[in-house]
Amino acid sequence: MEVEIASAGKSSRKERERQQHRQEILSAALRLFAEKGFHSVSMQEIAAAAEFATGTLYNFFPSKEDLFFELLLVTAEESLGLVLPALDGPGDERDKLSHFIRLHVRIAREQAAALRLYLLESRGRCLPGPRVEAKKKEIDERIILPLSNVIAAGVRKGHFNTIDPVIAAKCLSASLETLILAAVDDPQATDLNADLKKVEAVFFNGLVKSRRGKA
Amino acid sequence: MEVEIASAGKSSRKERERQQHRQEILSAALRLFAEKGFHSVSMQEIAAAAEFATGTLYNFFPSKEDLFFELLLVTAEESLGLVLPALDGPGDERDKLSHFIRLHVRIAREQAAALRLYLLESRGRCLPGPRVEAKKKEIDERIILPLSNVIAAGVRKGHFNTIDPVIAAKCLSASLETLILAAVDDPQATDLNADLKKVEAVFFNGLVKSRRGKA
DNA sequence: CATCATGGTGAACTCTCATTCATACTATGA
DNA sequence: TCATAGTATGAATGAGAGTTCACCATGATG
Repeated sequence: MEVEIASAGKSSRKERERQQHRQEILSAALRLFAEKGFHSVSMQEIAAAAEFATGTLYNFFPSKEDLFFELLLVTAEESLGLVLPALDGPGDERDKLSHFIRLHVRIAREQAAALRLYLLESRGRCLPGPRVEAKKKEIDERIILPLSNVIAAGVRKGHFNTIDPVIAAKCLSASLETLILAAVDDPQATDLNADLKKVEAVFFNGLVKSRRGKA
Repeated sequence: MEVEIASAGKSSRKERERQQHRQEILSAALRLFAEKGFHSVSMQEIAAAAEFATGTLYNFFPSKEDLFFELLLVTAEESLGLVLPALDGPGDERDKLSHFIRLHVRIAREQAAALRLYLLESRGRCLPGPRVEAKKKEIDERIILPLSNVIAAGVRKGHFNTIDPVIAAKCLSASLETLILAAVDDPQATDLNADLKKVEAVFFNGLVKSRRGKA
């Protein structure tokens, strides 16, 4: 009964079409959630946007929360995959941070919707279940940890001042998130490229003019 | 018919009691909103917590959104009133910033609920109407503007490096918000006092060890 | 003491959704 | 061509929650 033409993938057209439909639903949902937030989007709305019937969504996702969670998973991997490699890249710690910071321009351009999905309802009980909340924490960690490791390495090697790497990482990350979100919300009014260079200046050199004495 | 005993205040016990009831409602609502977020709290729940009937809330506030908005107004003034004076205080720009940063410990202690109300659903369409959104923007401005003014003054006087004051203000503010929220969410696990000093170090001295040459 | 007004009450109303399910469709295979 | 399995359908369901309103309690007024 099952002929299994291409035994590599478990599927043929049936399966491919199904995945295609799944993608269309995810894509419509992403657009809407990013635009209006979890609570302000109904399953009916998503179904209409994806050009399916309401019930069809439940052939792919057990619940609205599961749909949202799936989006979170997918987009998080995509975004993390884009910025994290910078921290493993070549160059010294300063270069890595610089590269990391500037990569955010690309994220803002290529993954605007995903960013809004993640940042909009970032911190909050305004979200679905504890599962989503836990995932957010995990994603946060996946940024803060390598970031603070790079900073710690810089401190160890004497390139950086002896500051707390974790705090510095959190500050940098929070700053980037805020500026990125503003840029994504209003791309016309912002020159993110320029802004990120300024962020670099703030974090690298600090505010206070170093009295260039000895020590 | 109206005797107006104390013509100074327009009221006597009647009015005072009414204000008292209003306060009790606001107080219960603040606690719940801060705990669970706007969408996850029902008017019934607020009423029960305040020990009133559901309908009574509507004798004080036209709608759930109005109730929330009122809370936002009140708590924002309170919080801003606590930190903003630091930026007008005595001392040079460095002192002002330092004072400003450290004041956040008090905010976290004294206005934990208000902070969660403001920060939890901070950025997002997870919120009620556009009115609330606009108010948030305004509150943000009320922090960023004076903060960037102080930084600009520091730059002008040559105490600070020549960085973009607005960007620096946004970075500092975002960093403080993030750390504060974490501290409010889990007071036991955090020594906010210590953390804020580290933030100060990061922002004042920067990451990169200044090659202490001439120039 | 009777009347009245003010504020409180909470059941009921309505509307919005997430979710379900009986039905219709369609490609597949015999 | 016919039977079937896997999807898609979308009206119906039921729970939840914001809001209303007819009614009650209490204290002030004359």
